[in-house]
Amino acid sequence: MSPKNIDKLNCSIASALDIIGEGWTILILREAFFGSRRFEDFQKHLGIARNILTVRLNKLCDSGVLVRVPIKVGAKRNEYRLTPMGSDLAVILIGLTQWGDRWLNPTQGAPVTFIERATGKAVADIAIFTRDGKKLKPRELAVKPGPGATAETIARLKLIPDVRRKKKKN
Amino acid sequence: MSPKNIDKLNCSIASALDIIGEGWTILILREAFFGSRRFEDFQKHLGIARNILTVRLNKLCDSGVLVRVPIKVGAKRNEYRLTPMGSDLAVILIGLTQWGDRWLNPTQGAPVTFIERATGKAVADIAIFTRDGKKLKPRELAVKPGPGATAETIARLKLIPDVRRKKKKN
DNA sequence: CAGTATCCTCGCAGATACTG
DNA sequence: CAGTATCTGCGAGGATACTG
Repeated sequence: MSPKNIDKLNCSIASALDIIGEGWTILILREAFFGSRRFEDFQKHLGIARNILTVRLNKLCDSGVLVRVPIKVGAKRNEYRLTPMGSDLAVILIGLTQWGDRWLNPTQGAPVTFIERATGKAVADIAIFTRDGKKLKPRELAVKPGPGATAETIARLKLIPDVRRKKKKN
Repeated sequence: MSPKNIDKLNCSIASALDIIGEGWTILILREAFFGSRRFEDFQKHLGIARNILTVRLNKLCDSGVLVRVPIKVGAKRNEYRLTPMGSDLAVILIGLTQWGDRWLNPTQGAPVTFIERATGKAVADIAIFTRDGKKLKPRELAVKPGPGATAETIARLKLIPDVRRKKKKN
């Protein structure tokens, strides 16, 4: 990422990007989801420079997205595996895949399909739901301040007036 | 992003990152979702350098994520608005927000909540579904080659043997 | 206000060689 | 095989000044 002000933004998106937003990191995680575990796997599949890979893997381990696991008990060599925190990024990965499939590579079929491990059934889609189970389309979404909102955050949320205005009409 | 090999990876994730993976871009989109539309809005809220902002906005417009709309008919000034392609990134934004809330800022309440615009009801969660409506957890996911898979892609997918092995057991 | 133009710096990333 | 170490370049990003 970029800015030093990133912490001042008081935003989970910014802090998430601070960990997974650097170049290569998402691709490394993609390989991890695809089953790569060893240094050389990541290196060969991605063609990433070895020193950069080292740095990225270290950071991902430090932040808890990956764990370093010895190949055998007592071995010096390690594997890199997704932690639950890392697996939880599946939504992001699938989201990126589907967005890319939909808007950027509409012609060629998806090179990769996410499936349910147990049954092999394909993942259909990612859906956004309200608490009472209603499925939402992106266009139906808005934003409002949450419990941790600062004054700055509230000032930033320009959509709110529009939403309120619409509601008053009824 | 980084590599020149990015096209060789034949991957929607890589092509998606090519557009939205650069530093600042996701944050700019976040502001767009939060209601910012004007150059100065983005600039002030993010503290991004003006020249960088120009470049990012241009790229996002060129790739169809944002549109430049004149403020008034015939005006020279523009607003930047999300296209459907851009709104469709909501899943990514919400995914990042929730991942950050869950794993990085567990204590402080979410500064921002996504809601249904019409009713104001909060978005509960993002869910991954199979085609027959079964909700999946990240840990239950695997990957298999899709219709557009190349030999290289298939070679990269190490998880498949594991999945098959499990199935044979039954 | 909405940019464009210029200059400068830092660090990402590539390449390559070395070590246990 | 799994890294670490070193050297280098380029480009992203910051700061600032200028324009319609």
